[in-house]
Amino acid sequence: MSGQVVSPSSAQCENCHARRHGPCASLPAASLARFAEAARPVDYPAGHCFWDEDGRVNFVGILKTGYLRMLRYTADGRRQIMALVGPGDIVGEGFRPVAGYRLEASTPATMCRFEPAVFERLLEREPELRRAVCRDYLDQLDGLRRTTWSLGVQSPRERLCAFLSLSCRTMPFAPSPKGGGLLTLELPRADIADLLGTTKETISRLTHRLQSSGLLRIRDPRRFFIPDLARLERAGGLNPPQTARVKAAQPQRCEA
Amino acid sequence: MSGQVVSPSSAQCENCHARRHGPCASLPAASLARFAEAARPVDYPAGHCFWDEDGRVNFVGILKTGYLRMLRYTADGRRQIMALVGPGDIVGEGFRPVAGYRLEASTPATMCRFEPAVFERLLEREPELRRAVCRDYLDQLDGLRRTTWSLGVQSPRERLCAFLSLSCRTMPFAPSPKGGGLLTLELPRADIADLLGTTKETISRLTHRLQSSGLLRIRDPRRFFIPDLARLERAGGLNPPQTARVKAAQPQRCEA
DNA sequence: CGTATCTTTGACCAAATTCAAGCCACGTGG
DNA sequence: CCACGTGGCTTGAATTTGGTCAAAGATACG
Repeated sequence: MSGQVVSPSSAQCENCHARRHGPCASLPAASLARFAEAARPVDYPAGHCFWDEDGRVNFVGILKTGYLRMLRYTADGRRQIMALVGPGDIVGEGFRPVAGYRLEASTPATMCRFEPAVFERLLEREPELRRAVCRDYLDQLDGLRRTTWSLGVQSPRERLCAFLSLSCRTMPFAPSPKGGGLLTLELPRADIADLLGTTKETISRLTHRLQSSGLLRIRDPRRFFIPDLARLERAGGLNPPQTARVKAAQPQRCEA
Repeated sequence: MSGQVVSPSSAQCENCHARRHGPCASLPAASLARFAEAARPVDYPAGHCFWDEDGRVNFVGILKTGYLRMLRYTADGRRQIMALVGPGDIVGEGFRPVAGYRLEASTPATMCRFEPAVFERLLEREPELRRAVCRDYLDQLDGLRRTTWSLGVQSPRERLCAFLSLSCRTMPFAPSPKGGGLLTLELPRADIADLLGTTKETISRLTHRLQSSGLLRIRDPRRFFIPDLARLERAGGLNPPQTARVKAAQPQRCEA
């Protein structure tokens, strides 16, 4: 097995990135201590493959740092990243074999890793953990619905704006005193492209076009200064303004 | 409230479409009886809206017949159908408010409907039902991952082929004695288009092109004869052949 | 028989992909 | 220290695809 054990110690949870959301954020202190006790921290290099299309998953983990990509290839080698996994997220489908996708490290990553039997035992004892796992499913559903919608109806430009806006919440973002902030994109262009269902050339052209329309300033290839986050969100079709919808058959009033 | 009550009676589960999968398929007989007892069958017309983007869901149900669309609009009225709900599927997010999408009847539909309190009580008492609900989440995840992938990397032609192949399992399909079968698509063209992230014009052109390449024969706008299902699946990028992938950085071997 | 709805077809256009080449930062080794 | 190769990003030109718009068939329904 690749990926080397860093330290078998217990709770260095204090300033772990994973504390910001997910199980590590919602577990009460005592549970968290027991949880950390069972965790084995492990390092992985960028590009590390956790499992492939027909792989069995033999562990559960909480990602501490870095980003993983959940992806799938077509027969002729095109690939689509279906979701990113970030710090605090649960890794491992939990309780059934993985269906048709692979999981790889997009950046160097570190993870608190659990043997499946251990994790299952924890699940039985910690109701709060059970709830966190269930919430995780629902969060994944929400995320995938958003992605599906985005890929289906949005232009690459809108998708990129939406992605960047959301990244300001999930990736390193240093707010600047006079509004806006500096976003550090940890993913390579190719991954952004495959996540947004387009090509790296288009991503490159689009970022430069966004720069000329003043939506961002390119500091260097992986750092963008965002002067006005709300404007970027609007360009990404998020926070839809309260204006009525038009076109096609007007959607009916709902029953509720 | 629109949607009229049909009959307050209990178990007419015998030849209900919903028995084929989902909770109604997996519940043991005794549980199913109690389940049916609590259900209130209701009819809905095509186009009925169950909830909109910021709606609270005040019921849970099992769809008996028909198809529902889970969709979301952009500010300027383009819409994307993120998933279809078919017979046997659970309707209603269950335990938290719905986030940013609406649910409408794509065709006339009938549903076994439960008051949320009643359903919750059943959940406590029937472990099998709990498991079914959890399985439902994971099935939805799998479905959305497939859709995401499809929208991201496949051409409209591939998406249509994949959709048609899958429809042969989920929609009325009369197998013919000498292979193949007759598929009845219950959705209007516009819904197919919005599900596949394209336009009804493209769907129309594609079906006719698929006809000339012999992948299907158009009986009438909503009935296609599929002479060779396996070939259609291949055209849809499903059942990927075991050929190696090419192009770009070869994916690495996984750790398992 | 006329209207409304859904589907099909055609012509045109804009946008994004592809292919190809250039640029830049980085690390290696002479 | 500099030449060289590599990988990631950018830029340009040609091509193709699929969307838009407009109009014509079809079908169901009153």
